Formats: sequence, C-alpha cells, structure tokens
Amino acid sequence: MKRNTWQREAVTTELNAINGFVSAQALFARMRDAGSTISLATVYRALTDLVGEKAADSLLSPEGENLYRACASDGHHHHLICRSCGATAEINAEPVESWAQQVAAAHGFTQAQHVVDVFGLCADCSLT
Amino acid sequence: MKRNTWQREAVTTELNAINGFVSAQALFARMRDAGSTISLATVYRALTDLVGEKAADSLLSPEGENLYRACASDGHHHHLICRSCGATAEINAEPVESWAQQVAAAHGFTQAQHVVDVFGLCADCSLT
DNA sequence: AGACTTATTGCGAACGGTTGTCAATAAGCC
DNA sequence: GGCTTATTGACAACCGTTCGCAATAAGTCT
Repeated sequence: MKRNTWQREAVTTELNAINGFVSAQALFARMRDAGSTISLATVYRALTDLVGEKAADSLLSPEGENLYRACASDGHHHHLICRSCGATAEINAEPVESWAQQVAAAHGFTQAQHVVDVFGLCADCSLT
Repeated sequence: MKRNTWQREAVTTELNAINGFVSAQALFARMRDAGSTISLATVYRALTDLVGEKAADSLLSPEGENLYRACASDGHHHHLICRSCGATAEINAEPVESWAQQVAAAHGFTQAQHVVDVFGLCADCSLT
C-alpha cells in the first residue's frame, strides 16, 4: 500500500516550483534551506518514485549527476536545456524519433532507445 | 614534456583491439587478465589523455559510467550502441545535426551542443 | 654510458553521488 | 485507540573516479 507522507508531497511541491532540471542534492539543499528536516535518502527515494510513476523526468548530466524535473506533458519527449540557468523547453523531436528507429533497424538493432538532448545557452543567458 | 611509457601504449593497444565502447574498469580487467601489471589509476589517466588528444571517444552510459572507444573517423559523429555486447556502429546523424540547430535557434538558444546516442540490441544479441 | 631532471607510475586514501540497512516512526485501516 | 506495515532518518557501504605523494623511469645533457 502506498502512503502519503508530507515528505513526498514536499518533494513534489519543491520540484514543481522549479522550472528546469535539478539534481537530487540541489533539491535537498533548497528544502533544507527552506527549513525542511527531510533527509537526503528520502529525497532520492521520492524522486525515484516520481520517475517510476512518470510524474517526473530524469536525465544524466554530462557530469554524471542525475537531474530531475517535474513532467508537464506526459509521454515521450526531449529537452532543450540551458547550460547556464537550467531552464528547459520541451521540444518536438518527431523527426528524430523516426530517424532513430530507421537507423537502428538499418543496422539490425532491436529495442532501440535513444538519448537526445540539446544543451545550449538560452536567450537570456546569451546576452552576457 | 610528454613521455612514452609502455603503460600508455598498452592502453592504446588494448583499446584499439576492442570493437566498441568499454568502461575504464573493464579495460583494466582485460589488461590484468592478460597479465599486465598496470594500475587502475594509470588506465584512467591514459584514457583521459587519449580523449584529450582526440585519439578516443568517450560517452556517459545510462548507468553513469564513462565509456571509451578508439576514435576511427575523426570529427563529429554519433553512435549506435549495443546494450548487451557493447558493439557500436557510427551513424550518419546529418538530419539530426540540422534539426538540433533549428530547434535551438527557434527557442533563442545559442551555442547549441547535443547528446545523441541510440542504444539497442544488435542483431546477434537480439537472437537470445 | 652516467648523471640529472621531472613526467609518470602505483598505491592507497579520499571523494561525490547514490543506494542499502535497520531500528524507530507514523499512515491508513480496524 | 490499537495494529500492521510502509516509510523515514541516520549512517554505513558502494561504485566509479580522482588525488596525494613517494618511488620509478623517460628523455636530455655531457
């Protein structure tokens, strides 16, 4: 039986309050700073659950950290991520979907998954 | 001044002998099994150097491990990687290149980079 | 060849992110 | 209010990777 705890809700809320991807550690730090007494392990567990329920996205940053984000539109989609401020835009990757399938099939690969993310500097951060 | 040691050569050789991406740990294990007395740290250092000299590719697997591969064709390219045996094929991602640029530009992003890799099961491994 | 300089090695300890252990706590059901 | 058991928190354990440092050896100079 799944139980509702204030900890899980706190994680969900905090994640929703953030526009963009955050690391588990960063999320934990924010909550602690805001006065929460939640533990780091619980943040990890909550995030893992959220991803499992498809209520959050996760991706692996180039530094090897797991980043999480509240998942607005559900289903399969990709991201455009600002390297500087972390802001994200969900992008229509339809062309890439079919391309990935084709390319995999052409080489005899099955069960193709793909990692497609575009990192850059958003309009605001580009002004610097 | 850069010096040539048998350790570096051994790493280069071993990497060239492998068709596909390997983790530093796996490479180290293979060398040890083959009788080498090289140390793990040295393998890491050698691999890092190789990547720096663009003599090897590296990418981050979904599990958060760094994978390395001798770099045949130089320049920008992407990979189709077998989740089971690690075999790879370099793929022509031309359509994706331009798509990434467009999508970034459309959102006002500059200095766009992209992470595009397709993981799947190769023909052989699909037979299981 | 022999001496010398200093890049490189190997070892083990340290690190950062993440997961596991386990007793204590508390959510949901009676 | 009790009872059951999912969940929490604190901390140890892990895993891949990097760092510190003394010992080793590559390239240079003579």
